[in-house]
Amino acid sequence: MLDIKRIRENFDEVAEGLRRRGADVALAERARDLDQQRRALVTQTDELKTLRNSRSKEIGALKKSGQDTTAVQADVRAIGDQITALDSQLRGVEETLETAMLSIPNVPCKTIPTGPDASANRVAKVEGVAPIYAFKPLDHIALGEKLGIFDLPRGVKITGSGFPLLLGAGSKLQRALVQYMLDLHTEQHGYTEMLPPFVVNTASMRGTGQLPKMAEDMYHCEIDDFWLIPTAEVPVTNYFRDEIIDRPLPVYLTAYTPCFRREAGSAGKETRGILRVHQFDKVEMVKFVEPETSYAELETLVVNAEDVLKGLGLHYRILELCSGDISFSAAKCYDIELWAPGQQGWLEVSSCSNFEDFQARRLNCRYRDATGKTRLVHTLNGSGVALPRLMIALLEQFQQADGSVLLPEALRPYMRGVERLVPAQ
RNA sequence: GGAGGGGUGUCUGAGUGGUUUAAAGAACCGGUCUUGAAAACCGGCGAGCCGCAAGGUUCCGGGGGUUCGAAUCCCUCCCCCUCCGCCA
Repeated sequence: MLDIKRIRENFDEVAEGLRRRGADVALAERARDLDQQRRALVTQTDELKTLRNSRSKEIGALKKSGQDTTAVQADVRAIGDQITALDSQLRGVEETLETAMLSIPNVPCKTIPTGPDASANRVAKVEGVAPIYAFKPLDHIALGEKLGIFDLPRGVKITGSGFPLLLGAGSKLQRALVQYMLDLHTEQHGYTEMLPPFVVNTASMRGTGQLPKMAEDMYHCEIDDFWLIPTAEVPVTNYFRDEIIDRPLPVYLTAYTPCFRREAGSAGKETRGILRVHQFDKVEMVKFVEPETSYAELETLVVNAEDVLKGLGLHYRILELCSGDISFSAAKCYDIELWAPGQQGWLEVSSCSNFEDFQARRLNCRYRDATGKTRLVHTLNGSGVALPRLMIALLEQFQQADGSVLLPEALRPYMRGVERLVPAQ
């Protein structure tokens, strides 16, 4: 959510930002008008409430001295009726304003490239080179079948399409990757590990911005009104919802969780294998920082995610997303993509964003600055990283002529000495 | 799931319809005193909104109601505690 004061006082700057991302400026105009109405109504009701409070006290004093109060009571009742009428009018205005505010996306950072869609993204960095093979590289589905590490048909039987089932060395590898990433972030990057609930309430989903817009894309337990998390960002960022953070900033948190996404409307598109699934594992990083430092923190967040891939010796690239391609809540975002030789394409495994105070405002998450004044924090998050596509790139990049997959050294301790995955006979 | 007891500011905790403008204590911050500290004493000390300001207003778990007036009474939901039941 944007600051209404920013819309009120710097409307042109906000409008310019919204245009850059291709968003509708009309909503911001509407918000500006509703805000004006709201303030007029607040002033009016506050004055009436002052009057009611003082007249009500008179009644108390009169009663104490045994005098008649019917006339004053009638007066106060009339004031009360006015207040009720104005209050309900005010509530209507506030609700409409709130709805408008929740639908206005963040203003993009001034420095990011301007463009309508992914075609305007800027390649910020390429690390390593694509491996060259003396044979035709297989894709992860063929490799997985040979190695016997997936059993997707049985996943379909047990649940449905998009619910992958890993088996034997596959599930062990997944577990090893999770351990490797969590250890890296906690031991080298200063994050505190958290194992949060995988199911959250509606207030949490609203806090990080999944609701109201993404309801169709999530799994909902109707009886309890609980939601399955689509990313660890939700429970981890909501850790400090409605709080004034009582510890020194920055705070770095990391968590492994499964993620559940209905992916409504995406059936048939990129759904082969484990490229796009309804349930997958991910390690996420979340930062709560002082506003002045958030852009520097974004750079180190990206480095933290990169280190995961660098440590595994993978070929990847980093994109700086343009104004038309960043997500609703983000002011600036980097994507990290891994090279997948089997399908000759790049796979997005991480998205690192600075939300500035956009999330903090709807989360009501604040801190005390050096002078003791409460201010909204800046929040950031980044995947560190998503498992299925990491698994795909790992299998495809490290495949050998004999059909085996050589595991990077960093993983071997977590694989209890296993150095390569070999085809089942 | 059933029965009972609770939810008040950073914490403890008073308050059962009108000087509550939410007592008091603790913690914390500043000051006096002191060589320094402690103690003692003095002062300060929640958040949001409106307002240039003075100031006003809202918030006692959430929502709704009764009343001239609600922390206080009623309804409802959530959470915590104790006991019972069920259960990995």
